[in-house]
Amino acid sequence: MPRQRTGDTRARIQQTALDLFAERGVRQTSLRDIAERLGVTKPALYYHFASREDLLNSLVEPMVKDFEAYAAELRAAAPIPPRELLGSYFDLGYRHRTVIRLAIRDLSVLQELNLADRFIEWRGALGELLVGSNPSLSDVVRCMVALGGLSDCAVMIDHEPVAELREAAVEAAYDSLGRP
Amino acid sequence: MPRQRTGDTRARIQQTALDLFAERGVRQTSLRDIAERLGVTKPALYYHFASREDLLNSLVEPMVKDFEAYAAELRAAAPIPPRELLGSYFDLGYRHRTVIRLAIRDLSVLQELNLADRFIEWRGALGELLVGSNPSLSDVVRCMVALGGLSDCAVMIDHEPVAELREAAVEAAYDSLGRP
DNA sequence: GTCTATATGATGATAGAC
DNA sequence: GTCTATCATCATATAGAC
Repeated sequence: MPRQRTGDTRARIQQTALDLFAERGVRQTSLRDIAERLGVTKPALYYHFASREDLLNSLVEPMVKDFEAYAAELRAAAPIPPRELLGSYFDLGYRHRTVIRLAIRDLSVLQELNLADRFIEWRGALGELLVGSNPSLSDVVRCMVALGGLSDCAVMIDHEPVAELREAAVEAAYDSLGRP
Repeated sequence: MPRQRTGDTRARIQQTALDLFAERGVRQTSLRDIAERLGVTKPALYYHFASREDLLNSLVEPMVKDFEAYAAELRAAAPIPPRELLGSYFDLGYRHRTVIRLAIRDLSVLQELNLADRFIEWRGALGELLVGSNPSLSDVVRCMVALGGLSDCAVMIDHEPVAELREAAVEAAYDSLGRP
């Protein structure tokens, strides 16, 4: 039987790229690698994507859109109970854990796509909702431990039931905030 | 006056490499870049280092040695009060924050130098000292938040007095362990 | 939409003169 | 110890046939 109906080559390229990026890293994966595994030639990729960066961007775009929507939503809904805020941040990270893993593994990807600044901005906005503006050093540290730890758990711990993982991570993050 | 007495070219290569690696990442820095900034040619580098990887290794070696000594010391000294353990782990990370930043920025460096497995092993040994063997999911999560958060603070937060940073980080990490 | 063939440039590494 | 000159290999990207 035929592989697929026409029109899905673009999606198959994206999936193959994502697989390879996850296996060996973004920088370590060439267009040749992607084309070979998919069973096409390099120029075929260029029919579907203007450049290597265009392909990479198409993989990261959904996450960026989602993060931006999340940040806007939070700004509108404040104030939010800390546990709720931490939980929704876990969910966000968990939803995009595949792409985030790529970005963590090769942070230059973030730089090249001009995402580093936006990430810092997002984190800053979240931190402000957690410990207010004008945070002390202790506040900054607790924010870093809580939000960093939350991301780590959502992204790095695999093969565990999500609900339990989420509950445990939110609890640890909340405790790290040191509320009485 | 002459730049330096003879015999320090090797060290100057290392310093230049470290600077460039920190500025733009390991993978994004070529031997050409290093040679150019130092004002020598590429073959000159090869007189002092057998290969690019040899140069990179020479930069990472002190950290590896120190981590291994630390792990051995802990195994011998157990049991250790949690705060003390967390504090010494902060110190370790802080001592080598420059090199750790490089490794975090491009995790493939760890893989190539076969350091990833050792890092996981070190972390595992530390975790065992914190929450025992046979940890629950909650224990695993709390370990990840505490130790990950400590490293993040030691490595990523700059321009802050170390003593205060250390105290705040240890406190947040300890709280994340959820001890009553 | 996919191919063959190729342009162009960067990389790590080496040979051999001085 | 450092140089000039060069190599093989890889990368992204394009031109044009089918």
